[in-house]
Amino acid sequence: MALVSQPDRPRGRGHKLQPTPTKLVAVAAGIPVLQPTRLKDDAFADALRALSLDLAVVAAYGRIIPDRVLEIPRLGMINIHASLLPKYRGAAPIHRAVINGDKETGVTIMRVVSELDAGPAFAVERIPIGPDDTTPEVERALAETGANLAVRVVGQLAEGSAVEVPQNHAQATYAPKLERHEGAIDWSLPANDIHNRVRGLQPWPLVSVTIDRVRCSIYRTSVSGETTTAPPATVIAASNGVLAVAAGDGRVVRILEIQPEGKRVMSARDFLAGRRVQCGDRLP
RNA sequence: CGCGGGGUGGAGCAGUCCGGUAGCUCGUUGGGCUCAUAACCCAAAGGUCGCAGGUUCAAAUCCUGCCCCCGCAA
Repeated sequence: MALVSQPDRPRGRGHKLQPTPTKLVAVAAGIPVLQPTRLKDDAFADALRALSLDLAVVAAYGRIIPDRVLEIPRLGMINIHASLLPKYRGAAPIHRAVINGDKETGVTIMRVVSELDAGPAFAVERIPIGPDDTTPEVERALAETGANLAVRVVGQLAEGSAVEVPQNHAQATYAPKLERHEGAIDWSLPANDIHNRVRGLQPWPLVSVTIDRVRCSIYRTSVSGETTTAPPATVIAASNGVLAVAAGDGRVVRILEIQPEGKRVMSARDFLAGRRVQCGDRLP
């Protein structure tokens, strides 16, 4: 047995070299760790072959695995993908599901093939997405069910009872990686879309907005039934702990948790205590 | 030695450049008003200004070192 992990990279404040989270677990468990810089290297392929692998399990590795590596384990490779395939193939399935306001998502255990996330499925499990759930919250739930499901499939593969069901490629959709610019707020969108973006674009890039000349990231919002005739981006409420802004469909987005640049995440009440924001202000 | 922001009563902030009375918006407590209130009015309590040195008649403010928090970048 061995763990293949991304190389350690400098990260965090101060640019210190940090081990990957999986490596920490593996080292603590006494499992050997491989951290190839390039999966195409012969040295890496040789090292894998030397392990005489029966099976490889891929989880959030974040790189295309070359065919010649795929072929090495006797039973191939299986992947834990955080969507109901063939929906949301690609890098950001959970984020896209939340941003789109989906009511449910799930995890699929499938075979790794050369085409991205297109391999036949062994098992699927659905989980609901609550109306206010954020991506990290959904991800936590999926990680747990995904791990359990993967273990079950590994068992089935071991005893030869696993069943592969091909995906319906005609219904495939893609969930591209998030980009920074997606965090720019657009108050002309319907309130629910803004709310879904706030939930979905976490923990990065986060929906950002400039209030009282300070750039802020928004962490939590709510959309109530209230409506307004004020134009989008107008501050509707800025007192008693309520910070509310008009959206594009005449409904109102309440900002519940917000983080000014260089500060920590705080409640709307705390934020309003030290800022000059008033009803009627127009946000940029 | 990657770049930058921040630490000031319980919370969020101003004040720091240019040294000289501890300020603002809230919260808390007490009182008042009201049929009533999370609303309004009055009052009070509450602060080693992150820590340690230094300069000075005098330091939140200037100098030096350190600790902690946050963002970017990766």
